[in-house]
Amino acid sequence: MAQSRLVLIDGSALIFRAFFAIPSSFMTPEGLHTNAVYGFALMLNKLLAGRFPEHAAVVFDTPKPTFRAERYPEYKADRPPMDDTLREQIPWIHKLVDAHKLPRLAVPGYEADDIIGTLTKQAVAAGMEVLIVSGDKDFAQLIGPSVRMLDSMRQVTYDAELVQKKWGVPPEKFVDYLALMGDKVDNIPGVPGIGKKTAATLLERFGDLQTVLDSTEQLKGRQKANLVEFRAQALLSQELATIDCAVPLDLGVRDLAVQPPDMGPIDALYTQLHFFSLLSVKEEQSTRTATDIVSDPQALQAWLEASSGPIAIAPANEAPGAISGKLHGMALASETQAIFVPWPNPALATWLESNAPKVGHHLRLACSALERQGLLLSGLHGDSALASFLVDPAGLLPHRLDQVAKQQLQLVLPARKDLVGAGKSERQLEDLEPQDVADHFGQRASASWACFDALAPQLEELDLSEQLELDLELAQVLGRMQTRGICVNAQHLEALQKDFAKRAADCEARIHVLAGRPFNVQSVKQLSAVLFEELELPVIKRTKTGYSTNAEVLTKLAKDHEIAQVILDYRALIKLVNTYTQVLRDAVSSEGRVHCNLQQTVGVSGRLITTDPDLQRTPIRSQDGKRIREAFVPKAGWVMISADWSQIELRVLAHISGDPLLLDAFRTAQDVHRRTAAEVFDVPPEQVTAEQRNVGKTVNFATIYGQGATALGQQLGMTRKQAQAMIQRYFERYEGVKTWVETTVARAHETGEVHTLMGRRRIVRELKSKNFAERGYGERIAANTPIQGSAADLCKLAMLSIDKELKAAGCQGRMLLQIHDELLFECPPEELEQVTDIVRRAMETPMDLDVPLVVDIGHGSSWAEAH
DNA sequence: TATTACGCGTAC
DNA sequence: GACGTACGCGTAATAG
Repeated sequence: MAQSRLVLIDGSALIFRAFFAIPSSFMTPEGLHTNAVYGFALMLNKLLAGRFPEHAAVVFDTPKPTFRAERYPEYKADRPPMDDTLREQIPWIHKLVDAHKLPRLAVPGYEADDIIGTLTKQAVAAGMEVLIVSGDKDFAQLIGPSVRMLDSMRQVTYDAELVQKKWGVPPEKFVDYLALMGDKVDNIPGVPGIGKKTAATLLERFGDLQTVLDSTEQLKGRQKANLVEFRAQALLSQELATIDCAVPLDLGVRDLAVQPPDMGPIDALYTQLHFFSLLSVKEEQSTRTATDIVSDPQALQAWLEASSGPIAIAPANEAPGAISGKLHGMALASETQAIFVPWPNPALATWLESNAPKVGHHLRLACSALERQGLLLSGLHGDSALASFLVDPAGLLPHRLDQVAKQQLQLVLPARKDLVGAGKSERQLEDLEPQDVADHFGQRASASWACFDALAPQLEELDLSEQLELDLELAQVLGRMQTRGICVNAQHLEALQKDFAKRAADCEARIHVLAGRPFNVQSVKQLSAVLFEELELPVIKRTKTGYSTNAEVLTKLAKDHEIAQVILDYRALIKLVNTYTQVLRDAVSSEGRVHCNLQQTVGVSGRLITTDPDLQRTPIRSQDGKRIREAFVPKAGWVMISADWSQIELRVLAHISGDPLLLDAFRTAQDVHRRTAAEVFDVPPEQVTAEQRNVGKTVNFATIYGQGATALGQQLGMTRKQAQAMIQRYFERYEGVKTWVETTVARAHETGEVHTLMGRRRIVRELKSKNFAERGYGERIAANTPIQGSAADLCKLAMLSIDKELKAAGCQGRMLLQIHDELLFECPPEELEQVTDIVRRAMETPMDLDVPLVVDIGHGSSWAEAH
């Protein structure tokens, strides 16, 4: 049985902090300032999120002078009078507290501190646990084994240990500490010449104030003289700093029991104050159903046997997708009923590994979580996320369960943050009421079941059931890859970070010199002020909100002023530190590996997407950036293998367009960029210069992306006209490509959708737009998606086949990552040849195509070496 | 204070 | 507006 908890809120302190933290521009249309009330409401909500305190009170000062002021007129005399815009808000804050049904206390002649002290003392005597909410360090004197203080603004909770660490004295000496050093804020005089250091040292040496004052003969100089001279002042200070724990109160701690909140009056007040973002009911909430908690394996067994049809699962992870996330339990749902099974449970484990059909939302994550428990999830039957994605990938990104449930079932599902809270008030699952957790995940499991039930016929109708099978198999593979992670050399990352950070700092210093003043170079706003107003450099491009300072602009400015190049260098380095070395170091798990998410329902063309961290964006183009790939290493003693397709998208284009020239280029193993250059410049391939080949490469990519003449011209540094001519020649030569693009776009206009080689579809809503630009975008999507999406299909097929074959061959070697056209592996050195063969075969022939697929495979002791 | 929008840069 | 698919960082603006 947990101790009963009392939360004492220092209302007056919170009001002031809220008032200064929120801009005074916060106002109702009627002209009432609301910044303090709003900030107060935010803090109150944060405090009351999660486990509700059994007892609580909000304590305020009163305007009446306190006994301290009578004793010492200068006490708090330096405080300026309260701002009128704050004064007018105080009644509203009182109303807010009342609406929360929290006891509101104030005693004339005493400060909030004294009331809090008195209640704390009573509560401790009654065996309660106390949390004082305030930012005032004076409360340190009350802290003890069952008393802590929460600085709600800084989100720090002080216990005795932290008090000692922060101020160098334990709580019981804190009053004496204040008495010696004084306190500017409260105008407590203390002893002149004694600051925090000396005060702490003296108390450490002598124990308490009285002993210090009685031992002055052991001291010397100014210190001794001051302590003798200001002895009385020290004792007065001690008195002023002591919180009075004997305030006469007409109620006791037992009267502070908190009643469950009633959102009605609170929402009414919020509406009055125009705090619409804080309203509890913004949409109609679904009715909440109770989910039984089933721990007994036999009861679970019985439930499973009694249920017919597939069962939906919803793992209750501490951090979904993250490797560190503990598995708390799992909700199971049949068509009619949900239960929650705390983890671990042997009957559940057996069932999960059986072929009994299972449904879920992102089963990949369930696979990953269970893989971490040493289990292989089997019987993957349906996935509401994958199904929703297949039906309309671009319609509902990123296909979260709440979105799918709303669309398919018109059901409003609570978000995870409704369960655990958000931001700093976020709670761990194990700190919540088990029934709340069970209900939440039970609801998710039920919703996933019902969503899949609704989506399955749509898949059938669209002939996508086979594709779902494939994506489910892939979910299993991806889940295992996520759990596996990639080994990272943290020392190397640290060394790189030091190097980059040092060089970035050098650049920054140089920039400040060249600018003539220091400023934040990472701030585009400040930077453009320096460049275009102070240094008066020419404005090359504008953004929606001001001047552009991007790399393209800076590169042009580099001929005018040295600063531009240094900024480019600085940007490159700070990017590496902020986005890569720092993030990767933080992401390394206890086993020394990074585990990203491999998302299946985010890339609308069907590409896989990595997040947290986003390893697909690991740098490679710059020399410095490439060094980050040196930090990705194989398991100790193993070797890393990288396999990437050469020109997969252009090969796909050749296949689906059937263009004879492009097909010929690949069938006869030509350099396709050179070939394109030869075509557009009308020269024999062997006479193509390096520059011309580069143009050919750009033109090839421009085709894939549907680039227009303006952009192509800009990229190639030629006029729009020249670029237009280039495009025209390209389409004259690659006539099959031209025809394919035209028919694909035309058909897309008719049907509103496009397809990949494997039959996945993408609805292109932009094609129906009345807006010219938007429609143009739709047409580029229509041409690009079959290319990009089919390449993604091929990669998925290869991944599945590699996974199967590695398993069949009994290899230890394993797949680590997919980067669209590259696959990364690690294996023991003796398996190198075998794994390489399997990978090559699978990637060269994922499907029967009219073009050969060429795969480059390398290996080494890091990703950098292998690629 | 907490959340969102923007500009920018990274990958294929 | 003019190049397809993405993620994520830091700054600045906004909320009421």
